[in-house]
Amino acid sequence: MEVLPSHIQLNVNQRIFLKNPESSDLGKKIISGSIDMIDEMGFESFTFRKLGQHIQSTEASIYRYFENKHRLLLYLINWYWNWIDFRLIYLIANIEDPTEKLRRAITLLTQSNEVDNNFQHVNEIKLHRIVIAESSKTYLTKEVEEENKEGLFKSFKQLVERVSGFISDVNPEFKYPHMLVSTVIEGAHHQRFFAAHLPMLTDQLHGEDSINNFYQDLVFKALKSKDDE
Amino acid sequence: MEVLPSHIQLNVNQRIFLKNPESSDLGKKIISGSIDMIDEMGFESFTFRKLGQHIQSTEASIYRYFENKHRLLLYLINWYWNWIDFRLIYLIANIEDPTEKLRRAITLLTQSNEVDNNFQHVNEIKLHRIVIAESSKTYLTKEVEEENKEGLFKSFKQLVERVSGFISDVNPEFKYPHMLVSTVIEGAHHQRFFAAHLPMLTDQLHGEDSINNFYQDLVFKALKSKDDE
DNA sequence: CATTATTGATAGTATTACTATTATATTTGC
DNA sequence: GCAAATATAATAGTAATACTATCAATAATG
Repeated sequence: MEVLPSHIQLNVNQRIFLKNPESSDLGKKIISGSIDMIDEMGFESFTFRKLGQHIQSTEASIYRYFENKHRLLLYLINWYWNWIDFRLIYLIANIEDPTEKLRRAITLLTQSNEVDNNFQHVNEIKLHRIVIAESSKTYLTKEVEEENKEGLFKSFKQLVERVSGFISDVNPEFKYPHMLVSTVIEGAHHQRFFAAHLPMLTDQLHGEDSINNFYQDLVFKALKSKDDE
Repeated sequence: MEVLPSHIQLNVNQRIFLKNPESSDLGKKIISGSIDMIDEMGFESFTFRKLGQHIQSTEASIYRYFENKHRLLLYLINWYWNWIDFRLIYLIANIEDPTEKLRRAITLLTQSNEVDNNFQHVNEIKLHRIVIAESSKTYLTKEVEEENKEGLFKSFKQLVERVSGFISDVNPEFKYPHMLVSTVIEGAHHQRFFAAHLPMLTDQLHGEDSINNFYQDLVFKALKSKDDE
């Protein structure tokens, strides 16, 4: 995919941050530094104190941007989904056939390692690994319902909604479009993680992108109505 | 399902704990107390200090059983998968038809709320909710590979292996049995969580167990070979 | 140039995640 | 029935985490 025009900015829900990290140098360093560190040490070991040292700033300064590290992670994940949604729109522009739209969406959502488009201060390869390993932790909490009311999962929901629409275009009879989409997205992430760290929980065949093949097949078979058989 | 004979004990890999919690009253209180508390407050807020207060013991005493709360969670999750595996064996005993075996397995793995069989000191309903909300956190860590070498994910792997076997019996040509099984198990958990807390990410139809129906359908369509169509 | 906003430096608090020590039960072996 | 071993409780202590508060220095803006 081509580089995003530099005048476009991906806007994340204002309520995630205290002060927009896009609005200052320090803010951008917080984003790029946290991506480096979370990817390297994992979200549990990551702290604002360590981030402060890494970007030559202080804990207190970072707290002026984000209430806590959970909100920072939410910011990164929302940014990622906005970015994917943007790319999806681009990918299906001018395509009429709903099946082809859906096929492309699945490829985007299950892809292995995206190239780093060097989009500003965000390293996409690292961010993608973070999404795989850490994104479930944003919602698997006791605060999920309140945070949902605050709109902190909006980007993901919007993407799921869009792809669910393609599914309904392909087969309007299919009863579970959202379930299918969220199964594919989260499933593909887990399978990527398994492939890297717990390979006996998945199947990697030589010379193919098994995860993409598996989910393409799964979705289109699921959408076949009985009459087609 | 009938109550498990009381002489049967589900044994969890020895390396998870420092001292077997099944071996003493305190140990059993640690298990039942932690299930209550993790279900109620979530794993992040749960601490050994709080657990000590809850079961009228001390932090230091609990540390003699488990190195840390992560290991305790691993214990609970492994116990759960051993229990499910045991029930699966029971469910398919004397059944010949591989399709029926698989159908039953999927029902077991995607079921909503199991009845509490009052198995000793373990509240299964609460444990099931814990598995749904917390089990991914056992492996989404930087230590996953070392812990895997220690055998800390053995129970889950064993279950996935068993059900993958049923899949291969139904369709020996199918290339991704492990991927399909782990997608179904983890997917069903996430869908249960979504249904409870983020309903726009799933589809719940009135008067049916949509999650079970969805995954039954998904699996059997995925396993249909082209010749059957 | 004065005001305001932003950052850095420093310090402080409550809680967490442990480890260590000692006294007191409790169990078990003989 | 008693000594020895073991398990638990009570207490204390440490380093790190997750913040909050204060104030001075610097930069941006009107």
